[in-house]
Amino acid sequence: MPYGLSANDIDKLDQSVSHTKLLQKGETLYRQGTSFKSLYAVKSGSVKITSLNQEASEDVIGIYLPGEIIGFDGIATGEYQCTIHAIETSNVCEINLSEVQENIPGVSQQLLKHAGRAINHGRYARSVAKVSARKRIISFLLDLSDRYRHRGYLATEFELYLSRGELGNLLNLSAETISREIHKLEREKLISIVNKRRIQIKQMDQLKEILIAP
Amino acid sequence: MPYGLSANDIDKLDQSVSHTKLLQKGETLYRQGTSFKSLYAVKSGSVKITSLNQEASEDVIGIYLPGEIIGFDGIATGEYQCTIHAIETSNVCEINLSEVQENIPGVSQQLLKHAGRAINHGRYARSVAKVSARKRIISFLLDLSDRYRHRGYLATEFELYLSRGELGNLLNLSAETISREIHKLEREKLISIVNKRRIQIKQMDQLKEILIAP
DNA sequence: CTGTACTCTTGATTTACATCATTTTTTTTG
DNA sequence: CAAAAAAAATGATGTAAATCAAGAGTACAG
Repeated sequence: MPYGLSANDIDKLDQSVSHTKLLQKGETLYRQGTSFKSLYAVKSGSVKITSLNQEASEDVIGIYLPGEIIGFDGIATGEYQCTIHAIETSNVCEINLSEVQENIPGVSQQLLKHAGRAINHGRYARSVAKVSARKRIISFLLDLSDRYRHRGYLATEFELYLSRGELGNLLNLSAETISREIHKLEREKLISIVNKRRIQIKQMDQLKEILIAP
Repeated sequence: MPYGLSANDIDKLDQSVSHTKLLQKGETLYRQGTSFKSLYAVKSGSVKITSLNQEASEDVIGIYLPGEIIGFDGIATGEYQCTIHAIETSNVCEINLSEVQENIPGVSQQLLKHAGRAINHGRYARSVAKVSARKRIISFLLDLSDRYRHRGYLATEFELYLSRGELGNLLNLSAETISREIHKLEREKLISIVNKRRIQIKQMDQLKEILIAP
């Protein structure tokens, strides 16, 4: 749980590199897609964090309370991945990361970036929970493929390493459903399976289309 | 998605404050509950990240590939919240955070801690997706209550700010299910509702018990 | 105020997936 | 290489929550 900074911590931030902003109910702190500028600590009030899903409707990600820090969603890519609205009159305290970063060695900048990525991936994992079993499995496979590709590995064939049961646990589905859906994908010639645990992506584009289709 | 460090980045880490560890398939890098020691970058192979849920069975959180960094789960509390197993022979590169931290000003240490918390909260949010509508709602209410309490606010009465629809979106439930379940909790005198959007927790202990019950 | 539009509630029906039950296949091991 | 154990496949059945539908309360705009 994202608990808080102590009042003391916030004071320290205040002294260092920040200033305060007043938000009226309904006002926006930052919007998804705009370029990353700062982290913010909520000083008073509450804000709502939302994200446009690909059907272009808003998913509610959560609400943040005083002492909690928002903005990590923008660190990894340099663009905010979410939108922040005040749901009551609120004060936020700006943490200008670029100023902070001047005093941070490169390694820990990288770490913060990674933390930001992990946070975004968590949001993604949650959004996957909203869709059908079929889409969840495809999502998982394409996510893996993408990560392999990004590292210079083969994106179209890879080891699963997980049993049907573990995969089900990961995707909140039963082992039976995983088995059935994977076989269905194979019958449809969208993927093929080698030795139960090895996946070949046969129709990457079609798989992607299934994900964006209603 | 938790993408990777570039090979270059890993080299930099190597030079600074790290050394490499070889893990055979099935070996454990760290266990849930043990005290935080380092972050690790996966250099080769793949590892599985799992977490014991309160029924004491293992939830699979995900797998990590080369270039990705693990261990953020231990930063916030000082205790790892997950367990890492190698699922094939793997090399990991230790990032001794305490050494890195000597060069980091206090503010950014705090930020990293917050990032760690956000990551853990994401895991928690995902685990909530596995339980019944009733438990999901109770979980949400108790999480909010806890966060208010932690900040010195009243833990037993607070504003929801979200509509039934938004709450449903947040918890992956329909607005109708939210309405029904909240009313049921009120009829059972576990909570009471003021003006639709304001919650009073009446039976904190009983609510907690419902969460741990099968 | 008074019409218009959300939000919430409540009931009836449907459905996607879980669960249960077997069988088949694969892996492990003595 | 058998025997035992674990994992996977597959069919039958059950169910929690979604969806559909309709009415009641509440907000708010002209």
